[in-house]
Amino acid sequence: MSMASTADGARRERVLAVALEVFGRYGLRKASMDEIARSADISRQGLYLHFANKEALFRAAIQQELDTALDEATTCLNTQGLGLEQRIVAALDAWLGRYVGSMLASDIGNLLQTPAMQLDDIVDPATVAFDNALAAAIAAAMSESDRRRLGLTPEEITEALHAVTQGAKYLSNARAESREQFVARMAAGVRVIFAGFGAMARRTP
Amino acid sequence: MSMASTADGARRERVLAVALEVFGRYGLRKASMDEIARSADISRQGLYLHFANKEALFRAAIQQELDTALDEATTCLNTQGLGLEQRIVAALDAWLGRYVGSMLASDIGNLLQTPAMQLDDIVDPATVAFDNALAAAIAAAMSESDRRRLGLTPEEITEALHAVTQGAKYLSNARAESREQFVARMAAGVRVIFAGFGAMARRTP
DNA sequence: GCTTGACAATCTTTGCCCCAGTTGTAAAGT
DNA sequence: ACTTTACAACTGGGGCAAAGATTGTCAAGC
Repeated sequence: MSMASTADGARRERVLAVALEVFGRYGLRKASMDEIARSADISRQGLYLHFANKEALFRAAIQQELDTALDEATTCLNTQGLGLEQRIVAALDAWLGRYVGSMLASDIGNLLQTPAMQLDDIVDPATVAFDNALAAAIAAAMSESDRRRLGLTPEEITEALHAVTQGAKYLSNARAESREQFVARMAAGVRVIFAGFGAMARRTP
Repeated sequence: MSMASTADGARRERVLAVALEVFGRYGLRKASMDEIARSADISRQGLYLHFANKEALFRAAIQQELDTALDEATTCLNTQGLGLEQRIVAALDAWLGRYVGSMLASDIGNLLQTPAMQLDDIVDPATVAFDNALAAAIAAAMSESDRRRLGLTPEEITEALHAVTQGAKYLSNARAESREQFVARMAAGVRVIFAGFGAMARRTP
């Protein structure tokens, strides 16, 4: 569905990946176009040939990152033969765990050490898409009797999962833990949530 | 149990409360002893009569805050006639919700806009004490059959509650929500956790 | 289609000095 | 037990100029 598979698309992807890496290390303000170009083994003018300016490059890099993260996460959610809980843990890790413990501090938001530029138009749709995919996966595994017995909607469960994951990420970041520790913490929280859900937690797609 | 009820103890308490308020508004670095003294209606030298220096004053203020927060939270946990879930929501609010949406950014940690001073010796014991109280309240409401059915220890549930609360706080802070919205978000998460726990959620002390 | 070299305009960084504000201490007063 | 007044030492911010880096654009070349 994406043009990522074409030859020049692949080149663009590589450049954007490198750019994101550099932005992640130095922040938007202190990352220079020169550094990015050298890291991507192209000339600085080569960059300007593909991206109008620094801001456009930055936005494109974020965009690509969100796209691939969303791809990975939804793939996790739809993996055949895996129980709901396992799929959700994997998806939450793919979606929010990618940068825990890495040099990229935490949020994309933290990438902007600057006053803040408008990124909502890129971030919000991706966030909504993920939330929907998560809620859909839960809804698919939830029988009518589950719904009545628990008195919960898929959306409420989604929100709770979000909170647990965000909390695990926050705690892991605060204590400078590794991504593994984050996943363990997050998975433990998810397990508690699903503990009372019975067979629903193990339902496969 | 505390010397808070003596006359001079009350005076000290008032000063520390004011000091915390000022520290909260300006941060440790930019809050001046003069401002604190004036806000507390005493002379600057009066302050030095009770506290060796700024750092000592700051630590004492934090200490008092943690003490009263812990007091309130444990009181919530032991309220007679209230179900476990309600008691926990109240306790988590008392313990972590106090500053959400107020001028005090979020954590005590954020109070230090400075390189960071060692506060672990004050904060850690309070944290441990709260965790223990929370786990004890859960354990008391958990029958042996609950434990077997869910396959969870009180400690695991405690950790999950922690993550949910932390996540709710993080999200509420990020979106500049009010304390009410934080409590609602947190309570929703707690409700999801307890949804599958059955009668245990409503057990009273 | 991308590279190198060059350039003006702009934004950052650095160093310096000066001044206002703050800390911690002291003495004398009530 | 606390206040007022006073003071030396230090810190941090504001202003400002010089030096350096960065951005965005252009032209020539392969």
